[in-house]
Amino acid sequence: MEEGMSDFCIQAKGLTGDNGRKCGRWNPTAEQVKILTDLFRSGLRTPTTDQIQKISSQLSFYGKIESKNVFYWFQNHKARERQKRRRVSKQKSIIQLEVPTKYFDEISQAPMEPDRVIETLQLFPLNSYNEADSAEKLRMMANECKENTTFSYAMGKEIDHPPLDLCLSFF
Amino acid sequence: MEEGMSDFCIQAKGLTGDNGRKCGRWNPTAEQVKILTDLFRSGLRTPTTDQIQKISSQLSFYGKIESKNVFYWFQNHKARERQKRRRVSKQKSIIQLEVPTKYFDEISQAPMEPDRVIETLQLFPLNSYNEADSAEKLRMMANECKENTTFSYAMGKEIDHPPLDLCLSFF
DNA sequence: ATACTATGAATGAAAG
DNA sequence: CTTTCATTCATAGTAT
Repeated sequence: MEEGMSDFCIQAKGLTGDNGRKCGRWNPTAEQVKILTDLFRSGLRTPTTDQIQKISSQLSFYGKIESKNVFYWFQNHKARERQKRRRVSKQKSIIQLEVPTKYFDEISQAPMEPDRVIETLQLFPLNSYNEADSAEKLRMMANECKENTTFSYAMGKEIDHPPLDLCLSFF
Repeated sequence: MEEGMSDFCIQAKGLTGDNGRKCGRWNPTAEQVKILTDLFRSGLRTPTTDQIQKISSQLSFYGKIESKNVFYWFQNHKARERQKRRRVSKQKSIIQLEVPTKYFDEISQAPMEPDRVIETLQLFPLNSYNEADSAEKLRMMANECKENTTFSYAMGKEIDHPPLDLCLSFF
């Protein structure tokens, strides 16, 4: 029964750009979020423990992060996308009969791509990607490489660091 | 280095002229707030998705509103009440050391009804309410009416519109 | 203008 | 997985 009010840790979140980010919980950096989002958009929904480990490891380059953060991130992101969709779906309003084009759901300012939940999507390194220009070929490769699937990710050029490669091994 | 970037309200606004102007966030009308507050005081704390849908739908009569607004409203209202209560109780605990129990109430100046968090409270029309004068009976009725629980609400006379009835159907 | 306040919105963490 | 809690960010409204 401890509601540990936690610490004070005044966060001077000013517009000055000087962010002495909060201490208590994980504060993802823009890069971390971008990568995670990218992986998500690529179809990753429920990463395995190994994947989480790898991702976390890679993202630690951009700032402090733990495995559980990655775990929670995907869990939350997935849940909220569903929740959002669910909430938007049944818009059987009774009263809005007279307002034909009034409701564009602001809830989703994002295109909200279809439900292509590819649990185990694979992105191969570019060099080997050339060989696979068809989905079928890709699938074949995926089969071959079952024990070492790679999520390849290239960061924007603005940041001065080597491109990121997430090598996620499945067993 | 755009840290404070708020990734919402990126609504398409400029293109169609600036008549949009209101793109930001939902600002509830007085009627909407009153109804929501009433539902809250009635014991509603965490409406289900269906309830949210219905409430939102009904409230849209008084102005633009979405499901998520209702969701957030209850979320925030509950959280802030709890937060307030927590602060008060903490004060109490400090003073408790030397002040007899009978004086506690003076310390909490807020009305703040007890923790009767009736997750699924039902308000029946007065006529049928007479029959149910016990909590048990009420519960039985609730069971019977499982597919059509009614939150009955009558607006103040100031506004020129019919009384509002929130019919929340459970399935 | 500037500071403050109330509150809508978002999300990390965790409970169920 | 779904739902809830807590804490924080952002901003409209308002007071100073």
